[in-house]
Amino acid sequence: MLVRINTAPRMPIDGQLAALASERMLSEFRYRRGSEIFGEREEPEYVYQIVSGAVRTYKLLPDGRRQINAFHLVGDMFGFENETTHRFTAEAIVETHVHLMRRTSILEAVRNGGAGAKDLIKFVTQNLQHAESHMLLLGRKTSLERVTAFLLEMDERLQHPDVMILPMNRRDIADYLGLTLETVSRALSILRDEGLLRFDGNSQRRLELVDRGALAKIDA
Amino acid sequence: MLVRINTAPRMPIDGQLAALASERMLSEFRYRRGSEIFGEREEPEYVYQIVSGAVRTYKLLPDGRRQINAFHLVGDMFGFENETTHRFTAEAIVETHVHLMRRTSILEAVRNGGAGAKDLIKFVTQNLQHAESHMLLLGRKTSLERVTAFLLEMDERLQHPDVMILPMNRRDIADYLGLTLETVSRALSILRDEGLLRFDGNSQRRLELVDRGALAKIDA
DNA sequence: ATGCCTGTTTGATCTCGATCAATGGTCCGC
DNA sequence: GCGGACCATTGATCGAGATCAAACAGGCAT
Repeated sequence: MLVRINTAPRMPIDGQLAALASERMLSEFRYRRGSEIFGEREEPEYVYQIVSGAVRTYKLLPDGRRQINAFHLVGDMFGFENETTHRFTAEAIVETHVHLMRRTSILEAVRNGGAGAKDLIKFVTQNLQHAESHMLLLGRKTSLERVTAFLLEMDERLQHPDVMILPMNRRDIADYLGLTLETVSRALSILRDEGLLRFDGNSQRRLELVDRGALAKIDA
Repeated sequence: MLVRINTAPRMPIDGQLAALASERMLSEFRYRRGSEIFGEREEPEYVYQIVSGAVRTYKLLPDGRRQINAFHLVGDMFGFENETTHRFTAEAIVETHVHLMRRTSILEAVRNGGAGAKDLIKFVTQNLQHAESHMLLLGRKTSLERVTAFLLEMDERLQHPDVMILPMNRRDIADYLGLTLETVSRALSILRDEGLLRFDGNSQRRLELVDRGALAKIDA
């Protein structure tokens, strides 16, 4: 029997910004695990599309508290700015290959009208939509609901693989969900003990959602 | 001596979507205190600009927990959707007058290129920017930091009036900040006791920021 | 294999904000 | 004026999640 896992196909990218991406591609670039792609307050030069790997974008408070806005997976675009500075930092979670586009060429495409503007509005709107539901999660959900919502979000974005391989560690998940890593770990253990998910073999990053229906009921 | 309070000038609106707003205006509409302007999952027909009053937009969980995404004040636009359903509910906090534009005429303006698309991208990006900093607040700030951030946000949006009149009650503030109304009240009392703000006269909704510098230091 | 580093789980305890509860104020219309 | 529906503050207690702490992997270089 074939077991589908979320090993990313390296090439065929079904872009969110297809009309923009196809033509204006510049080159491919590689980032090491943990390395910074761009920093908060830096001047934006490129827009990025992930060919392989995974990226976290986050904001920091002066004392080091971190909030991860979003995880970006294969095919996702990120880094677009309308203003002259980046609003957050982007880091490669694992070794990551990206395609670059010049920001100015995107802006030019908008100026010229056509599909570019519409695509870009759609892209920004999707980000906004994600942010809005994440505010509901951060403001009003319990820790178990948050972790469940995270699992279901990843499951969907990875197209419901039999075995889900998470690129990020527990601290990343915690900083995405507004929790501590211990609380994330405890929530996962509860879901495991209740038979809703299984840790797969040796690695705690590989997991299998056994009962998606029950998980969906927990996520209010 | 003249005391500036944030009584809104009724007419001159310095719109975020000026290029779109000017031409396509349909008519003015009035909403009673507490009444719904549109509901989550409804089909979007109009985009709104506030002439006077204030609006809250929020999402609900099935059990009634509420997260307010944003407060909209005089001059603000809200209600634009790229999709075929609204992503949240909008309610008038106090008696509110709005200008309506047909959503379709906005979309048409985008299709025709020109300033419309650029304005719309800017509008959605500003919303996204606000959502991103609000995620940091909801995920990682303490209750005192949240309330302080709220006061400074309102202060700035009302252009630093001597006396700030808040249209929303403590529960609204709490649901915006991911807290309970009691915690909001306690935080305000702390700031009052430390001399950073004053409640003005009879109403607890009228307040004066005495030491904006100290407040800015609290908001990490 | 050995040793080190990073990551994860689990347990014990603490604390901030939630919950439960009571009181008083404000703004209404009558 | 008075009654009643909010609305806000404050106090007492509770509890979910944070913090502190320990043990135990797994991965990787040597």
